[in-house]
Amino acid sequence: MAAIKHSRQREMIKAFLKSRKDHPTADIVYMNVRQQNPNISLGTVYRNLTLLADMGEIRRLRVGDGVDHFDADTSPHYHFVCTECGAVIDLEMDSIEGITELAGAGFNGRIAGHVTYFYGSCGNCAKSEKLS
Amino acid sequence: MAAIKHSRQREMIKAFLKSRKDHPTADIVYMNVRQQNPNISLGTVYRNLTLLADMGEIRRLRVGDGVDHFDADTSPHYHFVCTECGAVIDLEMDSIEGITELAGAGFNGRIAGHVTYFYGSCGNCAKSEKLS
DNA sequence: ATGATATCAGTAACGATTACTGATATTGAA
DNA sequence: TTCAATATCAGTAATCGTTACTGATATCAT
Repeated sequence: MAAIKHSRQREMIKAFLKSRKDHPTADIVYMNVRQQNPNISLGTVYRNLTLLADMGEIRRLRVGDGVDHFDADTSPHYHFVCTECGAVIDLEMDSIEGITELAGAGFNGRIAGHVTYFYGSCGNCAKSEKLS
Repeated sequence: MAAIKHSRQREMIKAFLKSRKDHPTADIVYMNVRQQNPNISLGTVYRNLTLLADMGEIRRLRVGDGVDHFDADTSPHYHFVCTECGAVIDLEMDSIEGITELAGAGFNGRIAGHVTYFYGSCGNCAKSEKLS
């Protein structure tokens, strides 16, 4: 049961996310989608982001800054978080899937996967540091 | 300035954390420390956990469950999070520091470190699954 | 001892997120 | 094309973890 019905709002949210590579938060999605549909509710944005994430159509990123970020790119890849400006940036790097096996070696449970994010200063912020 | 003064409350919190290996949350610290000092305030627990973390005496773990966990073991090690019961468990595994270098290869910022946690079913929960 | 001030207990405020409400939109079937 | 069933909506209230404020208390160098 609980068949999923089509909704304009959900399509707008998904389309917006696909147009962005900077992993927006729910609030940023809300502010942007509202320019097309000024009546949309913040609750609707949250509900649909959760729904899309549960369906596997988008990814929810918890990078430790207290706010959830969302990514329309569900392919396996890693993220960098700038501790100065808060930017969340895609990393192009070889797979490190092997670490899951490493972790499972001496562990008596079942390891399903891992979450990794890298932090430091992004290109822009690192440049500003040098100048000062 | 802002010299740090000794406080019984902070000592109690640190001592409690050191007695535990299960990475308690602020609320659990509060409930336990309150058995020794029923007058202690939740705000005091939060303030001192943050203070201790800032001083590097404990580690703050953000494992993605919406609640901060704290660890008195500041040595480098990794954590497993059970997606069923929420337990946070130490992992004994070889260092994977190398992944920071991997990530920095094609990146134009400065990578300072990484955060990784593994998730799945812990020993107890995995056992229950088989039975059912 | 005592003055300066870091810390406290208690409580109010905060921000992100979730839950509730009656109204609206979508859908499969008549 | 209607229609009934119900998923979704907009709007708003409530929740939850955490932080900030307050006047009182504890610590510590002098």
